[in-house]
Amino acid sequence: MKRKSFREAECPVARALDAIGDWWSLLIIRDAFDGLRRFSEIQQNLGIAKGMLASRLREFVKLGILELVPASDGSAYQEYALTEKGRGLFLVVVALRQWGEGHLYQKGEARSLLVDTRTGQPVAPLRLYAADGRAIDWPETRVESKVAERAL
Amino acid sequence: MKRKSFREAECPVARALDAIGDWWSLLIIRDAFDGLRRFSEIQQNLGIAKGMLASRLREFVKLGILELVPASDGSAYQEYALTEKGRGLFLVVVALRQWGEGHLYQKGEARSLLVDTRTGQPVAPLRLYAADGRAIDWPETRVESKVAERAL
DNA sequence: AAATCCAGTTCTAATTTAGAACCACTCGAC
DNA sequence: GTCGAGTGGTTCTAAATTAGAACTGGATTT
Repeated sequence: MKRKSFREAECPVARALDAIGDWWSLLIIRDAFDGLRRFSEIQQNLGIAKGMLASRLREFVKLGILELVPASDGSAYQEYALTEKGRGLFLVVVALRQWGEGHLYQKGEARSLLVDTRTGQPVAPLRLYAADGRAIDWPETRVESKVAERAL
Repeated sequence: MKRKSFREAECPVARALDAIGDWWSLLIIRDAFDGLRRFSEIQQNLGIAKGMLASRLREFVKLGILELVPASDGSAYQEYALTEKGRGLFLVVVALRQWGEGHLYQKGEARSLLVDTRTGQPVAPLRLYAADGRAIDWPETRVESKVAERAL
């Protein structure tokens, strides 16, 4: 049956997953962050079916995560570029990456690494901070429900 | 046909998505972070089919993201609790939440909010830092391929 | 102008999902 | 202690989604 939708959910996590929570979406977006911009580049890099990729890209454009721009090599083709909204997903990809690095590899397995181009050093692990600058963790947080815009 | 697997991928993002990248997984994990621990609580909260939930929970236990523990109310039932590995996904959920907050709501729509229990204030937006403490962004980063354990 | 590349679309078959029905065990009330 | 409800699933079927191959039409290369 049709997949349940969370487009109208009150929880931002659910809405986010409604937009990009399917099997391929974040992989495609990761490729975009890695500089792949052409349909065939992404298709070959992921080994995804062309129909799947076409439908995902169409949806990303509709959602404003990617946009079609003229090809950077001057040809008549177009390329997919991350919008501001799409670039906002960078920390989601980084968080997934850091979790994967820490929990999904055996010793000695090769992995790719995110580095600071200025120094060539790996980036620091993400941390969560409270409004007053204290580093905090899950147990020090709580989700408050149904907060309206006015209250923000 | 069968979904492609990235369990052996060299990219930690791909491995992470192989483990938790399907439609329901992060929603179930979000519920776990929200304190839901019983099968029926999660099932009713998400409106997920019981078979789906059972298969996802089974896999999370197998992956070491959740574990079965005796019910905290002293009954003969069991509960699902996040392991250390599972708690490591907190920042993934927070990153998704913050992206959703920033890009998926109209003005005036109600949303839930993550707050610091100490002060009741919303948490700060996540930021990425280089090893030397500079805050950096996507354009200042690059992915290096095939780095072996020894080199870390 | 022929051959090849690019960016898809269309088609079919296999896999996955939703939802309902069912089941055994536990609990709470009487 | 037993009856009804609740818990934590499993099994079944139908519908939706996905993979992969084949095809298409315009752009590019030779």
